Amino acid sequence: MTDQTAPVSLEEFNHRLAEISEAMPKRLRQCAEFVAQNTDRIAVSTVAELSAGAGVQPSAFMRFCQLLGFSGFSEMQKMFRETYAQKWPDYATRLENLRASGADSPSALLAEFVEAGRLSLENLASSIDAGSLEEAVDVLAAAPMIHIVGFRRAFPVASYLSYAFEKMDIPAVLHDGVGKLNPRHAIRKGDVMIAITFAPYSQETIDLAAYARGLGNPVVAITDTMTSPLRRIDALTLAVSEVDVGAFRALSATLSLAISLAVAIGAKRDQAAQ
Amino acid sequence: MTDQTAPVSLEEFNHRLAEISEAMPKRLRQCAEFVAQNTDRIAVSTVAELSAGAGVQPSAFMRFCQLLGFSGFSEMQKMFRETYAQKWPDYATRLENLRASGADSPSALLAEFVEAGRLSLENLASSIDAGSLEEAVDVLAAAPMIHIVGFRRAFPVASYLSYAFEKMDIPAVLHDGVGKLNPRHAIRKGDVMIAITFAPYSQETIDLAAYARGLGNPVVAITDTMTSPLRRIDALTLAVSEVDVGAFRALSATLSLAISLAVAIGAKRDQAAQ
DNA sequence: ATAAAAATGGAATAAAAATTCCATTAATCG
DNA sequence: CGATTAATGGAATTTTTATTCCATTTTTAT
Repeated sequence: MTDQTAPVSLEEFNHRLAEISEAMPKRLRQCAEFVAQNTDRIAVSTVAELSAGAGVQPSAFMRFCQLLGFSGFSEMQKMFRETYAQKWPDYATRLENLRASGADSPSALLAEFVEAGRLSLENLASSIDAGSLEEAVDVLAAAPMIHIVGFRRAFPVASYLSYAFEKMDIPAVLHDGVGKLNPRHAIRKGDVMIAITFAPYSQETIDLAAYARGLGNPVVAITDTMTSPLRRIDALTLAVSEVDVGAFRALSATLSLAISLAVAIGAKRDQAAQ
Repeated sequence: MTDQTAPVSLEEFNHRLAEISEAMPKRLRQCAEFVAQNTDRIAVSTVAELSAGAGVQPSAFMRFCQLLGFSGFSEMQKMFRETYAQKWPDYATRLENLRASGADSPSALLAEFVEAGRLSLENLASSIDAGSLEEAVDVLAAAPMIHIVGFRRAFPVASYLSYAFEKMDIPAVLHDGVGKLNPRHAIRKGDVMIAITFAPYSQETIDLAAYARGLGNPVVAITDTMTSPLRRIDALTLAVSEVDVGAFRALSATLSLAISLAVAIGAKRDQAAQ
């Protein structure tokens, strides 16, 4: 009973809904109305719940789904789950597909990274906890000195923060590991540290953060998940999850978070200085 | 088997996860990691899908749910489905919410940067010339040695490229200006340079690029407009325009271009090696 | 090195959900 | 108004999904 015109996107779905709900029997119209007003619940509800919400029998709801062109409720829900949650076939396999079809041209790759970046940014917007962010800004704005630590993949982020702080005349040190000097001597009581690390977490960063924490200094952590080892030392954690492309991960979301943090700190300090 | 400490909100959940994932056996840790990075999929996936994603058996995933304090997966999923509604109003409204929390609050700022980043990425995808990109990849893939130059705001990009090349075993030097040594001596005939600079263009970068060009070496330029001074020395120019927030500019698009370039070079070299 | 405990994988079972079917009711048309 | 068609409700069935159980492996402690 699968209709070949089954909608494959939210736009198509809405269009289809508007199109056919003109001439619909009572119960099916109830379904249409309810669905139009609760589109976001389709992905996470059962037929029983939705039909109850619309005030109809499950079987009526089934007929409604079929009228829209789906084979049944499951197929319809699948569409919603796919468009709400981000694309399931993960990037690793997509990349393989691209590669297999000979389309691993640089521009195809760029498109992948652009898409991953966009998804990461969306994610960031919805996952960052406004409270933690504000807390981090407060702590850092009050710091006599900010220590920035981040190696390997986190180093670009660290250096960017360092650049931003310099531009805003905010006292900050970038611990870049040059000369293998012991960076602990530079850290004074009361200073604040920004520690940046991603899996596989770099031991130097963790050690240095733990040392600072041991002095009683606050540590703001920019890291990838809530299970990061920086969590253990009671750092103020800002978690960013980047969508990856194959084995590679860009830094769009992380850098956006970093620059926001820096600018917010700058603004706060200016405010306090007046 | 319901534990009375079952988390009832995302915050509690994350907290709990961080708390107990310290001491967890291998498989359960895999679950924790996967869940931490894919929180948004829980509401719309089955145990089978999630456990497959984490690379464990469904039964292991069940035990994981119970360890977190839920009676089973269903209960855990229920929590996520309930908080789903608030978490997934569309992107536009999420941004609204961030902005709403005060004009110059950190989260409002973050929203600005996220939006700017997305626009920049869109821009990049449509403005980059596939031909130039491919040409740059070809030249760089054939290089015996890649010199990476970028200071100030371009330095994070340079260091990221350096990191990516190292990961892929591609010979590259990052000219970071440490010790103010004269970097010219490291540049040999036939080497290729990636020069990164944005207005106000840094003289050191331009000089070094000009020097390399003088030796007859190819130079790939990542810069902000087509009128950049690197154009004058006949560099292969990849132009990126970032949307800025006030006086600040993030690097989302530039870094995405950089990582794409690096991965494409890596792929090309692998291909050539076979 | 050995015993005990913990963790794991996979199949078996239970529960829940989707889907179909059909008797009944309402609407339409001659 | 009666006959025909469409719509509906609810129970029965099928399919999918969650959960448990236990034999096997791995880890830990002695």
